[in-house]
Amino acid sequence: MARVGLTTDRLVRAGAELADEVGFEQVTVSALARRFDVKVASLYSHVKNSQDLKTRLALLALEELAVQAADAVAGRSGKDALAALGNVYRDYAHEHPGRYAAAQLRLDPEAAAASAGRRHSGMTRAILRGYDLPEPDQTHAVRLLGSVFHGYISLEMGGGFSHSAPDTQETWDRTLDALDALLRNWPTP
Amino acid sequence: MARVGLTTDRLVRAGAELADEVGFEQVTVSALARRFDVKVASLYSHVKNSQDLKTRLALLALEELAVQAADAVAGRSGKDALAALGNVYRDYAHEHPGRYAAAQLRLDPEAAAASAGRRHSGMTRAILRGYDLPEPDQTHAVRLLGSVFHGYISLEMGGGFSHSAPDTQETWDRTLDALDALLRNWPTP
DNA sequence: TTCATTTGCCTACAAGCTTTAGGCAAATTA
DNA sequence: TAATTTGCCTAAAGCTTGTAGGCAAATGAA
Repeated sequence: MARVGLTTDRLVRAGAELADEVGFEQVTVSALARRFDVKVASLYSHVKNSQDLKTRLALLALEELAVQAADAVAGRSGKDALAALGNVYRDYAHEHPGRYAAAQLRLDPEAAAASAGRRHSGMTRAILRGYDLPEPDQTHAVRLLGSVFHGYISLEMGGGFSHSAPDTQETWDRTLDALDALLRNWPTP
Repeated sequence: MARVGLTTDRLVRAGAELADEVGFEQVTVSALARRFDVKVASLYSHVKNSQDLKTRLALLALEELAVQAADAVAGRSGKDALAALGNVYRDYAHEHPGRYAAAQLRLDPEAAAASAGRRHSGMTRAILRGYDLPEPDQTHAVRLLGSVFHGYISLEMGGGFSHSAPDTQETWDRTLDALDALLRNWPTP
């Protein structure tokens, strides 16, 4: 019996490619086995179950995103940094739709703690240093930025904008302008 | 053989309840059949297939949301209207998480055209009348509001905010303040 | 080299979900 | 009351998840 050389890591990476090709929802243990031309049961030595596989995909995507985000933000500040961070998320979603979808998977507390999630909010918070918000507002602003980035990308990818002019790049640029203006002019009650 | 009185409509309404109880992802033709104490195949006379069932759930949720949104926005303007609309979406998501998730389902063009989707963007646009934006910007603002509402609710429900103070109601209120301020002070390049 | 152990992939099987085909009986209509 | 329609059924095939147990290839020791 020829051995293919399966490892958890190879499975996860192949799963990520599969997700980008056919969608995160379509990533199944079966489909992954087919891709390696191997029987399904063989995968269960490397991955606990289907949920485990999906969680690993989510962690991979969050990690890749965090690396790219850190790189993009480094050496920038203010609107420059804001746009760079937003573009990382948006570009990643366009280039790796399946992985991006994986990153939205709801993680159990343990996985969430081990994820790059904290680094993501940390980077958003770092950007806000350039806007000088008082502390309680900083958290609100972090959440708002997260909401806009995630919401925009989610609607854009889901086709929510696709049936009306003008094109989405224009709106994206204006969204970044608007966020910058909002942060420079942050309302305090 | 006793007849239970299945109809497409009853199935969809029961499916909506099921979605709210166990999650939209867990709504299956099988689970629905169990709920009516009926064999699975019996449902296929009323619903084309699993995808058809989910699409109908999405349309139901979009319709319910549109009705509530129209009611909330009627007679209000400015920040009042903005907050009312946002609260409709957020409250609906909290009260009917499964239906809200259904409303996010990606619809094929035909279903999308038959959905209440257009009414939703129409209501957002109506609110913007109170802020007096020039036309190209209005569309950008509609998309931005959609992004914030959807993104915020999605992150809040997904637990994205749950591991940090302060509580989410506070952030939500400040988010509405921020959007109002942004629209009153809309940046034009 | 040879033998023992570990490891990787296999077969077999159970159970759940989806979907189609065809049938009988209840409800509806004439 | 008879004819027709409609509603729910049984049967069956195909796909996915997951578990248990087995054989052979790789690894490492004598």
